[in-house]
Amino acid sequence: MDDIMEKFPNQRKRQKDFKCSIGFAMTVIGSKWGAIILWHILKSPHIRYGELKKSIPNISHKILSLELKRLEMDGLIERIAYPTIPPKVEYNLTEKGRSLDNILTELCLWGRKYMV
Amino acid sequence: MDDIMEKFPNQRKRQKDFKCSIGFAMTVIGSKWGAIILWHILKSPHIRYGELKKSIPNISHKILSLELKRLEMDGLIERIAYPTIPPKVEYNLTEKGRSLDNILTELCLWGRKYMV
DNA sequence: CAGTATCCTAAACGATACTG
DNA sequence: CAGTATCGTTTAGGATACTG
Repeated sequence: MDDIMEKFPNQRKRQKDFKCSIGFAMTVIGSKWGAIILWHILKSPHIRYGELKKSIPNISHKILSLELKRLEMDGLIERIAYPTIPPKVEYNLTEKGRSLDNILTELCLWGRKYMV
Repeated sequence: MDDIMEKFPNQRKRQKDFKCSIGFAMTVIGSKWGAIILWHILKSPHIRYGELKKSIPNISHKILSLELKRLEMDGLIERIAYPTIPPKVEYNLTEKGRSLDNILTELCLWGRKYMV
């Protein structure tokens, strides 16, 4: 398997280049779907892949997979796979991921306030 | 002049499409440079274009201009132009922009904590 | 069910030159 | 000084088919 990080070349570069800590933070949660995915896992611990997909309208299969893998590599979520047939996979936030709770909540409130 | 929003086609689509308020919020501050620019203006009110450019390493001329224009259209910053020669332009956060203070500060702290 | 692999588009980003 | 305009590159994102 290719290294997942090769799928996000700029994201990696950005993490190295940014002296600014805000810039760094945005490389982690600032993708189109990143924050939304984290939010859903935060609100529904042990959520399964399929439910996650259903709860996020319009996200594509590929992007959800890639982002989940990236978020796992970034240490924000953990993936629990049960070796059953058919497979069952759950996602949870790690400590590092949960530390974004406040920020995500405020982002949500801010968005709700100013969304047209 | 072209409509500035044509330069950010997806950004606009995203604002309309997203039911999710976090998704909406990210379209506003989730670009590569958006949050950083807001942060610098927040920390240095009345900052001039040139100083802003100098204080953000690696940002290109074009992107800084475009983002400033977009942020102005989004109602987050205000632009004050003095009709002198040579011209002098200052940027400030609006009320709406300042309402992001907490989020930006927390993003900064989070990034500093977890940046390698 | 929970993914990969492949192919593709569009959008963000950037270097550089020019302007009032 | 503070921008535009024009060009080009890179990258994120997506449709679809296939797999253990």
